[in-house]
Amino acid sequence: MSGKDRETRDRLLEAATTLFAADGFKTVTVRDICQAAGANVAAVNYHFGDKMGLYHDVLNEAIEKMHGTTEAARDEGKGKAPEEKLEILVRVFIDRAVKQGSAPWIHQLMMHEMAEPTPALDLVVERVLRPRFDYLKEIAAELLGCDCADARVEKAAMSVQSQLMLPIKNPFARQLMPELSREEALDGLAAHVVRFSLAGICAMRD
Amino acid sequence: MSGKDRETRDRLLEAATTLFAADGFKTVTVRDICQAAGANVAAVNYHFGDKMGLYHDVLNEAIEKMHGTTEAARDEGKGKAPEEKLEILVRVFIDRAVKQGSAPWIHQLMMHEMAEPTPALDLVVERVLRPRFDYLKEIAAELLGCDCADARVEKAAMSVQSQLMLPIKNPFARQLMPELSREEALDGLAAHVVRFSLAGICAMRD
Amino acid sequence: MSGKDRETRDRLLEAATTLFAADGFKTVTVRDICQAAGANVAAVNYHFGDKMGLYHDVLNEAIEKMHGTTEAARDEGKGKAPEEKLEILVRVFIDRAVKQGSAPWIHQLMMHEMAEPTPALDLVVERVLRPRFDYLKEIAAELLGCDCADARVEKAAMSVQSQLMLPIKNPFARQLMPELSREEALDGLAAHVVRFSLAGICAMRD
Amino acid sequence: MSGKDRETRDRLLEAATTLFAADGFKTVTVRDICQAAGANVAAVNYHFGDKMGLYHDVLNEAIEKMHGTTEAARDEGKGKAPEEKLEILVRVFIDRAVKQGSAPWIHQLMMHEMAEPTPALDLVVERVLRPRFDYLKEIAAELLGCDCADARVEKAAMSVQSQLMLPIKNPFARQLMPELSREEALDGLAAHVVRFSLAGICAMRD
DNA sequence: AATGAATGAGCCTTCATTCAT
DNA sequence: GATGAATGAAGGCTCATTCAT
Repeated sequence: MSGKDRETRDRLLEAATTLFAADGFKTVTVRDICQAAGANVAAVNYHFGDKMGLYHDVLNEAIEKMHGTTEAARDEGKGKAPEEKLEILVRVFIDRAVKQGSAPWIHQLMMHEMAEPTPALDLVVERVLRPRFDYLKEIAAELLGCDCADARVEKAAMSVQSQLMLPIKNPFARQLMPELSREEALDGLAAHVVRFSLAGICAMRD
Repeated sequence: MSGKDRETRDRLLEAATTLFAADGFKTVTVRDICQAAGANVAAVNYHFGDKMGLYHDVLNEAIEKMHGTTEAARDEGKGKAPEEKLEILVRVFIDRAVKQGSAPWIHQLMMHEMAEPTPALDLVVERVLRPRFDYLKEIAAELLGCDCADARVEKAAMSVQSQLMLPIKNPFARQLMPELSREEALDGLAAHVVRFSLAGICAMRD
Repeated sequence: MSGKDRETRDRLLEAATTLFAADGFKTVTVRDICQAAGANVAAVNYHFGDKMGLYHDVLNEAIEKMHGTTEAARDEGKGKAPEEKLEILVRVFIDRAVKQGSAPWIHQLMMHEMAEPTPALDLVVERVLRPRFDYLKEIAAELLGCDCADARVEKAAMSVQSQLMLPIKNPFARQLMPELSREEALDGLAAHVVRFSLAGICAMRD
Repeated sequence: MSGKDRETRDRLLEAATTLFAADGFKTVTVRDICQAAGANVAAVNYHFGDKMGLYHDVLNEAIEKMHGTTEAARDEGKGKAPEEKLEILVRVFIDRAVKQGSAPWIHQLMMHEMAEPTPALDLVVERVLRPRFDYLKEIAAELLGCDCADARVEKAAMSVQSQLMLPIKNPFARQLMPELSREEALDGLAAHVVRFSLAGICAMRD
């Protein structure tokens, strides 16, 4: 009974994730998703209410994964020096959210939300981006030896966040920096972002 | 006659620019554009062949403006120290492509292209992003005292480019960093990116 | 087992009656009914074959009740003067088919059949309306002192029938004659119809 | 330019009128209408916004015709005895709204509204039914020699109204009173309703 | 040259119904 | 016997585009 259901529902979820990540909410049609999942046109309505309901579920799954990411980085870095904390955060993020075999589509979903926000935008910001951004601010404050409310902290966090979000898995990057976009270059990229950012933040001290 | 014709064409181009920048190619309808331009439903097809033709023209106009931007920064920086060159490039970019009263929609158009590429993507990359990226690489090479082919150069350019593209005029930034998203904060943001990036690049020397 | 089975069947019948009466065959969905009855989506098809089968059963129940109504009035009026017969028929009809606590939905079902006939229309006419109409014709013939085949008889019956069907429990009446649509006004309405009709029929004598 | 438009628009209006009158708003599909009008599926949306917009226009046309009906009867009866006024109203109504070659569909549309009200119900009541009902009340008050606010007036008006609405052009009537439903019987029916109702109202005097 | 009407493909959704268990 | 999942036909509507003038 629920066995077959789970399967269809999951197949829909999986197909939708791939397609939404690739082309965005508006571009992907319910028919595309159902065909990719080997299900009937009405299956989306049955299992998720409507297209937006399916999108919500896809997004929520991504959100859960990403939320865990920040928590994991925070745990692993606990008690360590801020330099190490930053290194850990960047590495965990790259490992979980960018590398193949993990969930690179999360990233793509967020890029779509950024360009063409849906009503689900708030969810993404509050549950994924804000926690990570807050943690980045904590690290930056520690590095700068100042309060989180200091104006420099937000700028520092922004600079790191930018390097994590933009250059990865998007058509611009692939075309502009084919070397850096190779899967094998990811670890090197992470190391660079850490070193670059640490130096950048230190320069904000005076 | 051709006078009024040109007027209509221009109004269409203007309306399309605003709308495409705000909501992306797919979301905006031909009817929206024609209505905003006070033109007939068939006007787009008449003047531009089809919707994509209009989009191409809009993009081309943006591209010309942005292309000039990099050239202007290059000219202004000619013969100066690489630190100054970077400062000039960032400032010119912010002034021309982000600040209100200039052409902030260029930036938004590119964000849309990044999330949901159209066949016009190549144009944007080759004529706008690549020149700027190449110039960034030249500056970085100069700062690092190495050849442009050095692996570090591309990473350095990427880090700067990221900070220029992501944190500005998008809903994520507006929600995550309301302070930095204020129009008045742009100059401070530019200064920060320059200082942060210079320190980051210098740290790559050893 | 068959005990619970019957219960479900009855709940479906009851829910369907209410909903069909309120909104008509086409408007009500199988899901609405099943939900209202706390039953499975497939329950209607299981118990009644299809939606129309359920409607048929609902209608049949209504028909049985209405058929009894005319019979009861006929019995009660047996041997009495035609004026009394008419008074009894009207009163019994109002009591059984219109007043709250009885079965006002029968009336509503018929109004729906009249506006948007289903294949079940014949059933309603032959088993409910025709008997009552025939009895009305008998009474009218008696009052007119003529044969049932007399052309006047049908017109007289029609005039009474109209006053029984139209002014009750429909949105037009509720909006046009709010006073007369109140539950408490029903007895007064019945008395009026009787007096008005008797006078009307008598006037047809010459 | 507007010549062909008018034609298509009018064809749609005509087809929709026929179909809505026959089967009701919900049953009729936009595709049915467009096919009957020899137009494209999108034509309804283009000319009327949506299905409900088309229905509104159909109803409005019916309403205009019916509104004029009451006014015409009122004019023709001006200064005459109430008995004559009633006779005129009934005759004009039958001529304009029931007889073939006039607009029998108006009647059918109203029956549908009664059974399954749409948001357009108010329009029908206020612009068509209420004026006629009010005029009927005036006539009844005159006949009874009392004020319009008298409780008897509303009942009298209801009895007449019922006989005008129910027995005509509906499947019940056709099946129950085939004789009276014949086109040739309409004048006789009108005469009967007048005589029957006058007697009925007079009987309410004491 | 330029328009407003008309087109038809395609989208999301809903529905009564059937299927597998 | 009874259920919840799955189906596919169809519905209203939107859109970029084309046509007739």
